[in-house]
Amino acid sequence: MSGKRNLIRSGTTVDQMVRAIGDRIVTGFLRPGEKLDEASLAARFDVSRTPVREALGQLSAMGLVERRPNRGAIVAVVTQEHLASMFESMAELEGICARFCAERMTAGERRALEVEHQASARLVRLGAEEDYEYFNTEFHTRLYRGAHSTHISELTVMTRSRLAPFRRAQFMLPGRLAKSWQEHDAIVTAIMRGDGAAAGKAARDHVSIVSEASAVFAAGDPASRKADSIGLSS
Amino acid sequence: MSGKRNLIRSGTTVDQMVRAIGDRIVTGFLRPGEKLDEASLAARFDVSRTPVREALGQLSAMGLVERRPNRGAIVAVVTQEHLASMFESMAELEGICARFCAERMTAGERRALEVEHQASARLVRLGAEEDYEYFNTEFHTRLYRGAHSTHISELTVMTRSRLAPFRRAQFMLPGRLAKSWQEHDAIVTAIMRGDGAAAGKAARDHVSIVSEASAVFAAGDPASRKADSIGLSS
DNA sequence: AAAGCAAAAAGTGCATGCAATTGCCCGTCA
DNA sequence: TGACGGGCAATTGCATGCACTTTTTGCTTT
Repeated sequence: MSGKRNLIRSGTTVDQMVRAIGDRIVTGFLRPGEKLDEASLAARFDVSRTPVREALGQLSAMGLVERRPNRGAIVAVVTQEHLASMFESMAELEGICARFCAERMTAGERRALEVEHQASARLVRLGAEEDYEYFNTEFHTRLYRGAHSTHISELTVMTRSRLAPFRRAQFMLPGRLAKSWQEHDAIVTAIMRGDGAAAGKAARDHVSIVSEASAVFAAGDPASRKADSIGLSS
Repeated sequence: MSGKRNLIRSGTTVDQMVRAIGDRIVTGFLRPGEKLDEASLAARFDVSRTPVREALGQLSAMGLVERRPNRGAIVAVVTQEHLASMFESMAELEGICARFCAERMTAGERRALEVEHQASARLVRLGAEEDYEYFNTEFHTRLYRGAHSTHISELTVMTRSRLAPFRRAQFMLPGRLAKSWQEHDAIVTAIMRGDGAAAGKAARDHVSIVSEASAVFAAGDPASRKADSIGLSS
């Protein structure tokens, strides 16, 4: 082939492709419904079609892309109904994580959670959306890990990535930052008290609110919006 | 290549391979830790290595197999800790499904559940383990579907398959059939009453008991038990 | 002008081949 | 005897090629 790949190879080529394509989906660069052409992707990342195919297969197993036999792959497009079901699941999963956190987090984990959470108040005052978004991810990851249940964490993280494309605009709603912080506060407080039930409920409510915000967004931005192929082509 | 595949092709070859290999793992024909050699599998199913590789990739994404770069794939071997975590998740997931069932099942679904459940009492009296096992699967599937939440169903089904290899011997314990039926009865009764909380608890308890039985089994049958390669070789 | 059809173009699915990596065997040396 | 290492066999990882399916295009027919 033409040029060798001299990128930093973290894992195998396939793994890189899974991450590369997965990222573009999760970050919204590739939009639901968009066609994923094997040859274009292969050219775009300078590999042959084989690893691209394998990556698409794995992403399909993860639910991020949809494969239609002999008809190519597209970024998974979910119905409103399925979307609602995913948010619902997410609420339950986060609820479970929060409950487990309240019951199981070590003293160190509790302290770290609290400290980070308090520190983030500053970001809210500053209205630093970008930074808050980063913190927000950290916060939730902390909850998943704090549950001390690898499988629940896996399920939650997976569901979270599948929802990511639809959750993009949530922080663009006015006052969302402060609201989010307060919801986090309720979760943290309950966890610090060791009150599993309350922590669970707070986490479920938190997701539900995000869900509603996203539903509005998703409704106004139907996936049917045809985006063109993945760049490069030009 | 030598002979063409004249099996009934449900989907693509890769899909078949995923099912074929996945089944063998789930049913325990391939045991945790067992090596999955690409060439052997390809020969065994009379396909080239490519679809086998893709299938292994997808199974890996599903968590059923473990892939070590350049070092082949093995049937996923889980630590006792991870196993416990999966059963714990399973209990929570089934609990959620049962709760949703209590709240959302249609009249028809409730009736069907009840009828089937009552019919299965006969299998218990007869001690028909095989048939009861089949019914048992049906019963749980009914719960997953009755939750009317596609995503929760997906997560639950997926977790269930990952646990399947470790749950096989549960019905060999004496008196297990009757016990299982009673547990099912508690779930059904709560669902019929529309009592979500009770249904959830009953389902969680049901899984927990299975979990304990399986843990005993798994402990006495460590995954380290080396099984030889997948037949064919002879 | 619209509908139908045929042939070409595009794109997917799988097989095969070759390079690269790993594991193993055996000889060498301390 | 045991540790080290060089070469060989086995196996994985990826690229390429060809067959087959779907889609598109452009012609024909009414």
